[in-house]
Amino acid sequence: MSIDQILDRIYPVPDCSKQRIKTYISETQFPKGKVLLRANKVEKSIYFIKQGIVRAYSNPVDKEITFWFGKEGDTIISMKSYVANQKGYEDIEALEKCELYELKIEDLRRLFNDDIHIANWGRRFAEQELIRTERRLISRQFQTATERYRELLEDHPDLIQRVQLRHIASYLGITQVSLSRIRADIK
Amino acid sequence: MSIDQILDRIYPVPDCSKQRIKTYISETQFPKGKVLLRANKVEKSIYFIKQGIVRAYSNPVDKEITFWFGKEGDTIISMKSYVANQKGYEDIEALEKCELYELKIEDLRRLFNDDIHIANWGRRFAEQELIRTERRLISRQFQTATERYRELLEDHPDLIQRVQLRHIASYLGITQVSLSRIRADIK
DNA sequence: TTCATTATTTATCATATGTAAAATTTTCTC
DNA sequence: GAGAAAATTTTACATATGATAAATAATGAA
Repeated sequence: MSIDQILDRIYPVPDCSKQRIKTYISETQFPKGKVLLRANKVEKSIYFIKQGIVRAYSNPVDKEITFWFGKEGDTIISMKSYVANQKGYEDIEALEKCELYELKIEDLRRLFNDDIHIANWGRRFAEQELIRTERRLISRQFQTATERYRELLEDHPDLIQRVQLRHIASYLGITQVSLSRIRADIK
Repeated sequence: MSIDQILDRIYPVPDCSKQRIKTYISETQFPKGKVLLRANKVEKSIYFIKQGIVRAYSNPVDKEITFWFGKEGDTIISMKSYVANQKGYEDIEALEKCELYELKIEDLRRLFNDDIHIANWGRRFAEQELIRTERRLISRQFQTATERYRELLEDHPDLIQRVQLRHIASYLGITQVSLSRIRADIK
């Protein structure tokens, strides 16, 4: 996925503002297994995924829980770092070899204060992430694990192929044993 | 809580931009029990809470689930309406008599395109809501109901006094019976 | 291909949480 | 303040999910 596509998908910006953003973007690669973002660290960059898949997880008292997957077009970000300059909750790990676009938060912040189109792009970015996070929260509160597994199958059929089931189980908030039972029932 | 306090708490805006926002804000009141926002409706306004407490709930197949409480200083908003002009998930009901500041989404959108300070205020607003929503999601994924009840007691001790336990139980994702058991254990 | 490692499923059992209904307490109204 | 209504707690029982361990399947390296 090209950087133009990714930026425009969030919110179309006039060409000249887009060029200004792109000035600060560089490409980078990470091998499978590499941890891109660290919990308890103030991260300096955000990344847009050109190619690959990642997962965010947190490690409270040795029970690692996956709570987000990102793939092509998604943004890898420590919200706490980005929004509040504070340490984040999550490690983010590459589950495949990843090609990413990197943008330094510091540079982006300068652009926000300078260019109203970019400020509104940043507003839309936060708003869209908000809607997505809200949907995840609501799905978690209202649906059973079985329903959420079914939905995941529908919305992201590739995920089941690309990601280990133990991560899916963790993401759904159940044990791997339960996920196996669900999968056995569905067949 | 004054409207100046509320706006500044989200993000301090220069006085002249703040005055522009305030031009579009009006005060309004709702009695206890009144439903302020409706699910499956595109809402036209957002509200800042001057005084009172509200809850957001959704009603999937006759099981009403509460998933948010708002009190003084919080913003009552249908995110789907605000962000995407789409029908929202939630009813929002006044649990006490409420005094609110009303702002039409349409007016706010115009200000976003006009004034970079207001655009950045809107960005900060979405970012802060995002951080809060993320925290709720993570608390739901990582903590037991007992832990979350304890946290609620610490963070919002007044809530337990002001809100019925059946709503608290629903919010925690457990039955009222379970919440009773938790409360019995804690004492 | 073969062996070793890792991932997934199955089986068994213990436990926490839900449902339903009754008992108790609190709140509201006259 | 008494009585009615609503809210909360308690009890008894059923069930779904988790933990643990063993069995099977899939993946990867030599």
